[in-house]
Amino acid sequence: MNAVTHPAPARTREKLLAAAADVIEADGWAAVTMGKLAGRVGVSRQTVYNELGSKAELAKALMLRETDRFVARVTDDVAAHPGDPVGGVTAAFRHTLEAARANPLLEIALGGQQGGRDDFLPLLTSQPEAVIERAVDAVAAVFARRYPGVRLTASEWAVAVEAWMRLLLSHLVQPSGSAEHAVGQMRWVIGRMLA
Amino acid sequence: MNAVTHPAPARTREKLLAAAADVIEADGWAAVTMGKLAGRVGVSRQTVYNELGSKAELAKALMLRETDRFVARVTDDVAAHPGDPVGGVTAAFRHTLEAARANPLLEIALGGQQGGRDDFLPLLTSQPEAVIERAVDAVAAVFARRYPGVRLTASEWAVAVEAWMRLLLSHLVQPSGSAEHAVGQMRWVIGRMLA
DNA sequence: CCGTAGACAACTCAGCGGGGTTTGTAAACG
DNA sequence: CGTTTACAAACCCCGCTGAGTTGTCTACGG
Repeated sequence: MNAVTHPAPARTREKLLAAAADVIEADGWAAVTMGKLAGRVGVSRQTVYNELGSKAELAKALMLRETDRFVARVTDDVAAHPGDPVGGVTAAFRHTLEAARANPLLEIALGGQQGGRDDFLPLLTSQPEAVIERAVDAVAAVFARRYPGVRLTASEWAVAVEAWMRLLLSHLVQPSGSAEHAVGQMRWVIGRMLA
Repeated sequence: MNAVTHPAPARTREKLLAAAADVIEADGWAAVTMGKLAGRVGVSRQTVYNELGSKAELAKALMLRETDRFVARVTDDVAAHPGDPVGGVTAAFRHTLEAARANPLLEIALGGQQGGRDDFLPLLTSQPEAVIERAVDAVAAVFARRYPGVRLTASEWAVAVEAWMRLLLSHLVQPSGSAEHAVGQMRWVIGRMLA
């Protein structure tokens, strides 16, 4: 059935990342230990270190994984609203807001609060904004490519997306009203800015 | 010169608040004790309790004091830019951003990070957004009154101001680039939204 | 070879008193 | 009225301990 090659060449790494995401979703980052990941995936603890290097590198890998998914989701949302910049951008951010509320990892990945209950960020304090900056640039590029009708330069798109992202993060950190209210505000702001 | 009434009827309260602000600016909220305030103002500790009630109420009073000053500053900035909504609003927020950077109390009052070095917020966690909401409404009213040329309804002004406020807080909590960058972004966003 | 198992020092972190300070209240004193 | 003094309860910092983890190394085995 399978190729004759070793059963888990580099696929083990993905299983480990998935296991880590599971543990985080269930019990938070504090509950993630290299030994637990090894047990869940069925490898030795040493193998985990061989694959991931260290716990800090695991955190970084999870960041990249999550931001990639975030950008992919935005790309899908935009593709679902061709020729409708306000609708597409709004859908993307609403979708992200809802996803982030359900997924603590994404909330953290996007730069949520620093002193949360987990000491996740302390590991990433090295370059907390680099992740966001990458995501902002990627999303801005998606918007610019899909909505050429909106007459914004590349740097203007970047400024706008960063502002929207900050607004979104603000709603994650401080959910003043209902999610309804947050989405409504974002829709209005996006509408005004793209008018 | 003065009325013959008692030398410090309710003026003691203001001196106490000022003393508290001084201590906070110098050594942070943790260094604020009722006894220290009493010593600085020259009254007994019991009088401090009579005037302020409790330390939590002191915190609340400081919040109100600071947000009032914030609104007053915005009002001044707006008055300095008659007939120029974008200029006035931008100046107000730039001014606030700079003031907040220099004044830790304002930074906290506007809803800065939770797990700062001080346990100031833990006391206010009761209603963290009520303060902001009041400030947003007040500022929105100022804008609406001074810039009737901008065709926004009262609730639209409120939405816009809340968004700008969240953007400003975001820059306080996570000063990605330089203050220049933050101000530039805010100017651009405000310009687009008021166009 | 590649992964496993076991051992290891260094580190982190919750739990635990103890001591000092502070809060908040209540009395008695000008 | 405001000031003292007193006092219980709460809080916070400190040093300590013990369990759990990290990261590395070495020996073992298919």
